[in-house]
Amino acid sequence: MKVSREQAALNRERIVEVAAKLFREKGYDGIGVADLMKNAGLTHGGFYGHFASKEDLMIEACQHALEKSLEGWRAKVASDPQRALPAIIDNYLTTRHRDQPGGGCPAAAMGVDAARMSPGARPAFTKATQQQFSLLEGLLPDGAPEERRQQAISTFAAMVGAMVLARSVDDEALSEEILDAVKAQLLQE
Amino acid sequence: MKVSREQAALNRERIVEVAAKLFREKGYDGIGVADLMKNAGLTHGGFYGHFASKEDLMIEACQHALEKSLEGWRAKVASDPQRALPAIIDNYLTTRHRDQPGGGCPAAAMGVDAARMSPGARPAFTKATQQQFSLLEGLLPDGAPEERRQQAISTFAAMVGAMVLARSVDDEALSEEILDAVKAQLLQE
DNA sequence: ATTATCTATAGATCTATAGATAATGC
DNA sequence: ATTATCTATAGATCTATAGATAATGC
Repeated sequence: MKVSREQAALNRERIVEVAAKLFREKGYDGIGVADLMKNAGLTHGGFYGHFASKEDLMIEACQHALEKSLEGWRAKVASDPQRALPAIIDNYLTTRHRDQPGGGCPAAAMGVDAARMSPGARPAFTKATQQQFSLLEGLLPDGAPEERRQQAISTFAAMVGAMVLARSVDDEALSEEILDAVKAQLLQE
Repeated sequence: MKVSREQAALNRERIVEVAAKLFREKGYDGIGVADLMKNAGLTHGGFYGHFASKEDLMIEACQHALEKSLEGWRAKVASDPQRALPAIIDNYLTTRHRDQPGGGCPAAAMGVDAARMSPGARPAFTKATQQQFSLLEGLLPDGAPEERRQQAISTFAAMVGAMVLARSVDDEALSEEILDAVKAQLLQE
């Protein structure tokens, strides 16, 4: 049942991708190693040839998800720098994003989990958060550097908080109102 | 080993209080029924005389935490309506709050957990979130009702997001910068 | 007599490991 | 020969329940 070295590397990547999705959807404690491996098309026991522990996988899954998220933002900046800020905000504060946490913002979906766990996953959040602030700062039109930095941080905080709140309530109208209100507020600034 | 009817009611309350604290600190899946009961000074088996299931306790714990949180805000409004808004913001965006999730904002600490679970806990979040928005709206000085509503929602979203981000990063300076930036932004508006 | 709590345990699930298997890669 | 994966299982933990115990409250 052995596979090629190349295939094994692909399998490892698939485990990370599956974990990045399912940890965001169900939380670190909400999905077990056996289920993760089944979702990757592999058996439970094979996991420990790729990772030392479930927590190690969490660290890699966070890095992967944060990296992908940043890449999406960078692509918007590359394609149209002038419209990147509204595009990022507009794209983030949608019901589509709200209903697909598995492919969405890692901070909104896994930030609380990462904060609760042993410290392993937090350096990745630190680095990615710094990069997200820097990127947003660069997109803000005017103001002194400190002002733009403050605004970049506040903008991202409002986005993350809106997503957490929109997911926590049971009322579709209220949930959409939250997304729309924060979107309108951030776009008018 | 039986206790009085009155004491039994107190024991039930203590279980809810302990759960409201530990679910916020460790997440729904991060603490078991046995440990919750031990923290309440009771044994594991006694739990099911008070609650039908762990999930039922989660619902009550969310209601309790959300109610307490709102009470704190209302107390600030009652004591000094003019200064209540800055007092709430100032009190929320602190390292003290960040480092004590067990007694802090339920949305920032349990919102993601409640969203992931079966729907039971979400009505409580819906109701409490509506009340929090209304309260903040009433504290905003000027503007048309729709503007104040939008600003109330954006303010609370920024607070929740700042707390989630501040807890997820590993760098004390960055964490404090997040809290301070959002605080400054919200207080200057 | 009722009932709040306790002890003990069933049954499920979870992380991690040991040893077998079989295909790769030297 | 090496090694990626599989089968099987150990040991821990988790939710929930059954039955015993003993103090309350009629």
